[in-house]
Amino acid sequence: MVVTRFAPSPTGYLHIGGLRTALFNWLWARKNGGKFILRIEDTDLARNSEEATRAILEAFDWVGLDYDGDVAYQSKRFDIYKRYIDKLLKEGKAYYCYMTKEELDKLREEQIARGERPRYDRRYRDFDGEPPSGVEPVVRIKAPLEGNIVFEDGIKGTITIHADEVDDFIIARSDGTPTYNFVVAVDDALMGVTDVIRGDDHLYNTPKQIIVYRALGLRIPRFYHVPMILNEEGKKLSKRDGALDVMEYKRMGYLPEALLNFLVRLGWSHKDQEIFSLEEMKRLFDPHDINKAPSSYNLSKLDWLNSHYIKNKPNDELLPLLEEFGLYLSDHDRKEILLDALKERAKTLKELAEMAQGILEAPKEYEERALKKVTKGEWKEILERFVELLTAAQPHLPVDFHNLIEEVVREREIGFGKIGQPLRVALTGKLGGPDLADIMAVIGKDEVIRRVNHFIQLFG
RNA sequence: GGCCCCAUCGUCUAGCGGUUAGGACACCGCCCUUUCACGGCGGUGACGGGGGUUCGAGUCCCCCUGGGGUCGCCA
Repeated sequence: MVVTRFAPSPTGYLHIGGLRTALFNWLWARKNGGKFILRIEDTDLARNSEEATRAILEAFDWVGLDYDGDVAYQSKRFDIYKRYIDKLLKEGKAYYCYMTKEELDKLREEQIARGERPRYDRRYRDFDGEPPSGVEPVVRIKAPLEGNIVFEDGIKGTITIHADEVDDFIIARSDGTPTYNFVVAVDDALMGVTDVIRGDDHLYNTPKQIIVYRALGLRIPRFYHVPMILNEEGKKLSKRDGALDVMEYKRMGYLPEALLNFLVRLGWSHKDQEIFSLEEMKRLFDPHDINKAPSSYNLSKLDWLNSHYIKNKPNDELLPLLEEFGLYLSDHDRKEILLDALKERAKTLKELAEMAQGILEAPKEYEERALKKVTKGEWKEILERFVELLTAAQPHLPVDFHNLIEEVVREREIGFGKIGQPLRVALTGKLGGPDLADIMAVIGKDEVIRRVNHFIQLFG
């Protein structure tokens, strides 16, 4: 049985790196028919916010990741942690430290001034005198004084940390609340977590957690430390980089399957394959195949993936998604033609909605470059003849409109472009876009006539 | 700065001692085409540097350089 977990702290929105970590854990659990736990790390009462938790859940919901059981909140498990802390205290594996924050800060300053690494000096480790009054003590765990802490990382291999790199870290604050490295170990053990896949910024936490596991006699899980995602300049991701919030991608018109596909390929690969459905990921993913080097993201690949998934999405699934971008097409009897023509061209849903709007609505303005190119030669007579033919006809399908254009082309012995370009600008105000016949079939005969006549009136 | 981790095209990556170093995105051509896209075809482009080991190193070892992480009563 494989049990994985995603354990964010509720300090803000779910960002892209967090989602990748969640995805890796989710995939590994699902692949093995195991369990995936969502646990909110909110032991620091001063910092957590319910809103942040909601944001994480919302993002999970959007991309379609689920979790087993209820969301676990560490803030509701304080009594459990308390029992384990008392146990360590009683067994002499942890101790009260009466050093104040001020004293600690001073010590650190002095150490830094002396060019030493700042660390607690273990002054209360074997203290048995009279504790100073008026100081609420913290609880510190006794870390080994010598030797190495060695563990096997599923991605990076054997990691060795010298004991003197790990000091007697705090497991309970002076207000009695437990701290991160302690509760993580306790919860992972209690919840039966077998595989911990997390960012490698946690690498140095692992020896600390191993100390807790050992002190408590708990089973140590397997660790996989995933290299960080860097920004496009190869630097560490920061809020200045813009869209880090997962939900921001939704607002920009990205499909969750594209985002997930993009993320899974950041650090993980399977031969030369680029496109992975969720099912394929589930079948093929293995944390051992994760790259050891950090990776930078480049959004143009996300664009490519997104356009791929848009192209392959059935129209009836696109419809409700497009409504979020103000495009209501459900009742439009030519929606299939419109969507088929547009999904080939759009990188995002937002773009698709805008392009549709640009066809459905008569142009408010005409691109200058387009006008210049098109209002030349016989354009006016050509368009007038087209309107004449159109008025007398009863076109419905794209092919009907196409035939009408062809008739003008034959009659006047001109190239298709001679009528196509002016017509296109008259209809949309632009030089580029979907097939003219499709556009006309979508807006219908009357609207075509209206737009062309208006165009002739304006510039003729 | 100490400690830990890492290093193949601009980017994501394949490679697991013998390859013309492969794929994808982006970019540039050509084709398709009424246009813009899509699509097809082709192209530019990488093993950071130096030492070893070996008949033979992108692949193994060491050093350098560069990058990242971490050093909280945050997680």
